[in-house]
Amino acid sequence: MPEAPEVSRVIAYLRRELTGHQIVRAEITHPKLVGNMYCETFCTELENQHFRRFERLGKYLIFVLDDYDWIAHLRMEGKFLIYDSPETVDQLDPVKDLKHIHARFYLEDGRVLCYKDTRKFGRMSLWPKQENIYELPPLIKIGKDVLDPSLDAAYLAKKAANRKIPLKTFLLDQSVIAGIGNIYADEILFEAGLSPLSVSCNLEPEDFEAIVRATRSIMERAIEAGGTTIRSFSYGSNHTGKYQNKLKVHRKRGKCPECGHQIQRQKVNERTTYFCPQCQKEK
DNA sequence: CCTTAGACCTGGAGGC
DNA sequence: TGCCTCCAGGTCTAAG
Repeated sequence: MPEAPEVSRVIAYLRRELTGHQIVRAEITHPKLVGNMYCETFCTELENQHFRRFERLGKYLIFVLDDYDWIAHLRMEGKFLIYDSPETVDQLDPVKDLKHIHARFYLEDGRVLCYKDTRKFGRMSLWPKQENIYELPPLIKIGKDVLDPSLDAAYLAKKAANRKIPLKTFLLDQSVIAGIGNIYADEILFEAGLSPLSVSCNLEPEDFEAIVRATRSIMERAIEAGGTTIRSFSYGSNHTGKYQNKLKVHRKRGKCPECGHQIQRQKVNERTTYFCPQCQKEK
């Protein structure tokens, strides 16, 4: 499901709803959900912890508690949902909803934070608190966040040096820029006028400038629109994003909105990629 | 280094 | 209605 704009939306929602609240009890029914300890331990350690702060790095969610940093990654379909009471959760549709709720966190005010994930790809883990979130083990290799003001052309040029991978693959590499996924990679490359098939180390400084500009502009507009809902992204009680209406190439089968040339669709490193071969220069 | 295929999972869409 | 294939906002691993 989520790239940086969608995760950003989820974080804002959780921050608004949960800051200062306390977990009284936790239950996990899908053991593989927790990556770095037994889920029984995970649940016990969460008892009595308060939500202090909510942060995002790339596609990762970081919940800062009293004694721990709780890190979650939603992968394709993970969702955090908040219900008024345990009874409300029990009354959900057993096949459509309950079946896919793999964790429940009961709060001191009676509400329940649920983690739902149809495909069970998402993961979470708990770590002793770190002053600098980049030092948390799952985040050590993560590159600069899409919205990091220090993300600039020089940084990208350095990362791209000698790398013969396609430009799209470079943009999807989370150790370079954190937060870009398949949808926004296509949109950023279209905006920057660069082909996803360009060889990363062939780019000129001005191309990296264009990528930085396009990344900022697409990300800011997508966050403004509340993210993109193509199939399953929603947060809270079915709030959806609006950026899908603004996509220019991703999932488009017709003509380029700029030049009218047929949009091309092909796999780049196993990810379906859409681009305009006329507007987007191959370097 | 780089690329590819496969694994992890489930369900929706479209073809017949 | 059923069956089949393909597809999906992600990441990790093994193999060539």
